[in-house]
Amino acid sequence: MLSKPHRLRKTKDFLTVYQQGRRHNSAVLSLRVYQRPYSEGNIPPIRIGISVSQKVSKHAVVRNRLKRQLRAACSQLLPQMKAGRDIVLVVRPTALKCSYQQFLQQLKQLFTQAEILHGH
RNA sequence: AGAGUAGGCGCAGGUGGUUGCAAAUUUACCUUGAGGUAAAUUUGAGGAAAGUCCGGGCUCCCGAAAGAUCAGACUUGCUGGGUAACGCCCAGUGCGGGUGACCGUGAGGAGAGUGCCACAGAAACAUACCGCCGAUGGCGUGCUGGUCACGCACAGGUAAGGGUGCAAGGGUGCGGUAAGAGCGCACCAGCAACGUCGAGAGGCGUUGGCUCGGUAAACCCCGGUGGGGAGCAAGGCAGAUGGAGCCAGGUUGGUCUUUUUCCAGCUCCAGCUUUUGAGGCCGCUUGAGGCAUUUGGUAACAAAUGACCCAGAUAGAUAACCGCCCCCUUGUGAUUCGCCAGUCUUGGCUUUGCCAAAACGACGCUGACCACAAGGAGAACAGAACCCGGCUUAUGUCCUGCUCUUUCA
RNA sequence: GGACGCAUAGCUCAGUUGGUUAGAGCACCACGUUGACAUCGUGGGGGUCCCCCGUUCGAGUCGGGGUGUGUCCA
Repeated sequence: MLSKPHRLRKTKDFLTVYQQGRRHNSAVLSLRVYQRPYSEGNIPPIRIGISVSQKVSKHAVVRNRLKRQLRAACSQLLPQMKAGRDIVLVVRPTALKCSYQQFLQQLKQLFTQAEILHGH
């Protein structure tokens, strides 16, 4: 579970990311990144939101499990990530068959594409 | 062994490691304060949390004074009990199903009224199509001239038989009759009255007149309940925003030389996305609470006593990943038990043999058990969202009682 | 979270108090018309009335349960 400052919580924030963020897609996930404006020397922390619609699965148990696995994968990658971004992960129905290792791999690939990780 | 049936105040993986989340409490530090940070401890989904099908608590609105009766509306429907209440639960009755354990039951009234019962059929609350009869009356013929015989099927009688249909108006049998008919009788079904048993639904018995179609998950009648509606996205508080009103008092502060004006002020209303925000705080978890013991009750359940506090999230916590145990399948090995050709001892008898008991037991079988290896599944259904009591639906596994069938003793 | 509605032919919809073979338009097929196509005319095929259980002689319709799908509430 991510700690509170790293969670994206408000509907307004989600809308901002959807409307103004850049998109990166893969087979199982859709990533949107929004660079928040900030003053020099006061960089806000990165915030991550995960969206799983009812189209993915009708059962809340399955949706919650997907969100928990993705959160765990994100928290593992969190120390390598640049601050000041808002990220929304949209889960696609193909994600139902993925394991934790596959999620981790997909996230690394997407974050590299979006140039969020340090050292790239 | 197989098949089935009922119940459970049965369980809902365990354990170790790494990385993490939420709440409460305590301690420390920071902060004017609200609060924040860190550490430790404790706690952290369900039997259905689900469907939202019922019943409540709680909150607001309308309305009224809610006590009684009537009308309307709503709801319910065998009996008795339980419950805060229920359409729920328990115990029983009737009916239906099953070989049985047992199961199902929307089970008041069609003998208050209205409607409907298509097609078929003559007729679906009132009837004669075919058929049967034609005793009685009518017409004709005959001669024995009658209380006659024969014929006709005109009046008429008839629900036995045929045919139609889900259904034709109690059923079967005997008598009876012109033919028939509860017309008479016996048994059965059903109805009513009486007696008796039962708290009651009803059970049993006797007698009676002989009999009445189905449908109320059609309208309805009878009985029963009791203001209506919305729902925690109810509703309340604070805050910033907009609009309207008040300048009574005061002239405090800012703008200004002064006055006027405007903004802060107070009241009301609206509504809350673009720098706290499609929501901050409360409601929000102590409750018809669960647990243990005893007592009452066939049971549902109730009472008393004791100790207990047991989720409160809000893009939504209670977890993610990796091992081991446990479970299943396959293979290998091992020897302990089991089965088996047979050997031997004892005993009995119908004595070249048979039977019974005990011991040993090759080659094997793999049945149980053990070890190792490989593979599979990580449990099934499923995630609290104001809270309780039920119902319904989904679902893995364990235990117990009972029934039927087959085989062996 | 809560409150409601809908499901009938490939598509859009009717279906009366339960009644006999469930209809309409578009689409599809065949034939006619045309040199050919379109239009037009005639005829035809196509239905798990979303699923299960019940009431009834008889259910698209009535009662109960389930599934799918959509709308509204700050």
